[in-house]
Amino acid sequence: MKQANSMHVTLQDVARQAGVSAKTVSRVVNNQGEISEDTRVRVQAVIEQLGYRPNYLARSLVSQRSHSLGVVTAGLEHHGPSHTLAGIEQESYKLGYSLLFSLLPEPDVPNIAPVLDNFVARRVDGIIWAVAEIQNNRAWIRPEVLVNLPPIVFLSMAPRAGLSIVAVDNRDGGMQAAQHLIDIGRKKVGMISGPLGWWEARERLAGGRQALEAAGVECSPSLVSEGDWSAASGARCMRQLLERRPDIDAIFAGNDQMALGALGVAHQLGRRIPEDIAVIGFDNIPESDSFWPPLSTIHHQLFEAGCISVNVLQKMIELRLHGRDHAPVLPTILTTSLIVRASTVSVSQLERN
Amino acid sequence: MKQANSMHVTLQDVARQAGVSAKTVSRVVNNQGEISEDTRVRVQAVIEQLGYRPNYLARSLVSQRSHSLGVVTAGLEHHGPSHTLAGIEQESYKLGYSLLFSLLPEPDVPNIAPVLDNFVARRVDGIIWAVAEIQNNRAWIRPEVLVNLPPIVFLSMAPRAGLSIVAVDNRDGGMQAAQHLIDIGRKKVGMISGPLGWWEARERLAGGRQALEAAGVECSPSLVSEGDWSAASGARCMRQLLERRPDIDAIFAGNDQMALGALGVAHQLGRRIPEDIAVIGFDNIPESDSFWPPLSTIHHQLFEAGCISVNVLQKMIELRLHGRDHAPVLPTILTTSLIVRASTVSVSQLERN
DNA sequence: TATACTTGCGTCAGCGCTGTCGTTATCGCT
DNA sequence: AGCGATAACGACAGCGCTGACGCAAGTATA
Repeated sequence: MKQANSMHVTLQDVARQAGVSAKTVSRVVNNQGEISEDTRVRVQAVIEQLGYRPNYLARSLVSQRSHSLGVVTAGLEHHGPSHTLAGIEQESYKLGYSLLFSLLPEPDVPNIAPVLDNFVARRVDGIIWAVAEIQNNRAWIRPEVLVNLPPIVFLSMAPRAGLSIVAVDNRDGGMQAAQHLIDIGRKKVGMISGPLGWWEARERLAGGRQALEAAGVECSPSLVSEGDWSAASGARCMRQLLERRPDIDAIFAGNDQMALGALGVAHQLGRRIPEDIAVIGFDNIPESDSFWPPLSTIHHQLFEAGCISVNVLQKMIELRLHGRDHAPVLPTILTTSLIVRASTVSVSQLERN
Repeated sequence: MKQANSMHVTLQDVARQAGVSAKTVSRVVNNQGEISEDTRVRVQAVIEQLGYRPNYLARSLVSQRSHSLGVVTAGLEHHGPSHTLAGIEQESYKLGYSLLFSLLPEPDVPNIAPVLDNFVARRVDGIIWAVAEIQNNRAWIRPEVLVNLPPIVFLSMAPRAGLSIVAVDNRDGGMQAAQHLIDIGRKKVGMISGPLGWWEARERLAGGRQALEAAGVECSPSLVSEGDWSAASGARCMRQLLERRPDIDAIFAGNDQMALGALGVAHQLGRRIPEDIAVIGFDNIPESDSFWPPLSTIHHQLFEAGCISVNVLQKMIELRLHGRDHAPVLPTILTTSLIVRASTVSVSQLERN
């Protein structure tokens, strides 16, 4: 007989049926206040009988907290964003937050105002900005904009004063990769970088350069080619590099997909991996272990970055609630680790066989 | 001077400042009713000056529509789910819906009640169930449960009466793959299937079997091995198959990752692709074009499946609003297409070279 | 027995917004 | 001048819930 107008059972419905006030039902639902075991049981029974589900929207309206977080990301088809998102989701769930999800069609959408407006309109408690920093797609980040927004955590961007940032140490990862190639005795290291509009691509490349220069190994522009993260671009770059510099004996690719493309070209041109050319990638995607040959790479903790960002955000939300807002925010930088597989083997080890 | 208690500018604030009633501001915001150009401009100015943003929660509370959809998925790290999600997001945005996102840690979570409860509590207008059908993880789908939920669309599951379903024709895709291997003259086709708990894996395998049997090509259990979708499992299965049946001249892998693993083992064992063994995968992940050799595969429209599911859901929501609820729901089945690359070449073509 | 305190609940207002139904002021028309 | 029609707004209630407060009955203390 109900159902008709509101479609949902309300607190009032339960209260009427149980012969108590709405407030008492509210207390039972929220486990608060002093309630006799008697009424608690009775109300609980009615709740189940009627199939009552609280309306979080109404609750949020009065409590001024939605217990939801806005997440903005782009390029879910890539390894990084999807793993980070998984980490964000898991941690949010643990902390009792729901996720409002917004996916940008590309990372450098010019006008992000609608996305932010939507989050504000839905009164999210905080925002996680998990879009890679490319070109000047972070130009909108200005104090006068941020002040009208809930707390925000930024993922994978260059540290900046006053912002909460969680990022992977791409530069150090790049150094590790190049250093490994040096360690196994390679002298002519070609580098296939990601698109240089991306901060992460620049960092990885810079790290590689730094290691090469420190070791006194050649590091000229003719040894660098810019891809777009895709395997196809990796193949293109590889061909270009080998044409320019046939003496190349190692490749550092900005990600595993491009490394895959490079491997394919090497096979096609009859270059043996790792005897003629050693190859190392970046990201440690699951498939890289099954490339031919299995790919050495740099592992970084994207899932963990997602988890951490949620925790940082949670703390910021608490702080704002308690008034203390301008607490110092330290960027969190996650370290990378080297994974050595068959695609890189030291020269001396090769000679031994 | 405001800000202190409510943190947000409200309709009332704007109304006071503009010297009109709250209702008038509401009319301006929603572009409804008769308003003189004069007041409209004046109110608009105050809105901008104060930085007013409507509170969708309050609006939803009275309008009984949240303009949000709940999406449940699992295994975002895989190609399928992430692409489908991208399609869902794009189409939802177009139709003015926001996405509430829930990620299951694994596809066969025993208790999905919390997820559904959360969606109901947040009053989503509809739900998209984008979790693969595996084992009996759809046992919860019973009429008495569904009746208490908003409209739901199910992705990639076996058609079932009374449910709205959007799925890819995995069986036909499997047939296309096997038929292609037959067409290029292969006689001993090994099959590396996905985990057989998955409906999609069973369908692909069944399609392959069907094509082989129809062509009178051998199709015995010794030619089938069960993987877990991962490249590593593909390698394991490949080794096992070649050990059991050294006469294999073709492989149909349940997805591209497992095909990648198979390729690696073939290289390792010195079998030439495609001369000795032709390999075809399933999914058409971007990298498959850069495998060595480039992988033939079955393409299916996952992104489109996401888009379609949102549109179907939208229609269901409209129907329920207008009372007519029990309209017939037809399953949407998307067709697949064959992509031929270097990993499968006809015997005759090989002989010509 | 009077006082203070606790337990167990109800009353009421209000979160921010919109739908319904007024109420004026103005206009055109006879 | 008198009438109805329209335009342009405001008053009010209520969506479902919770926080602040109140109040009666029971319990402990002096």
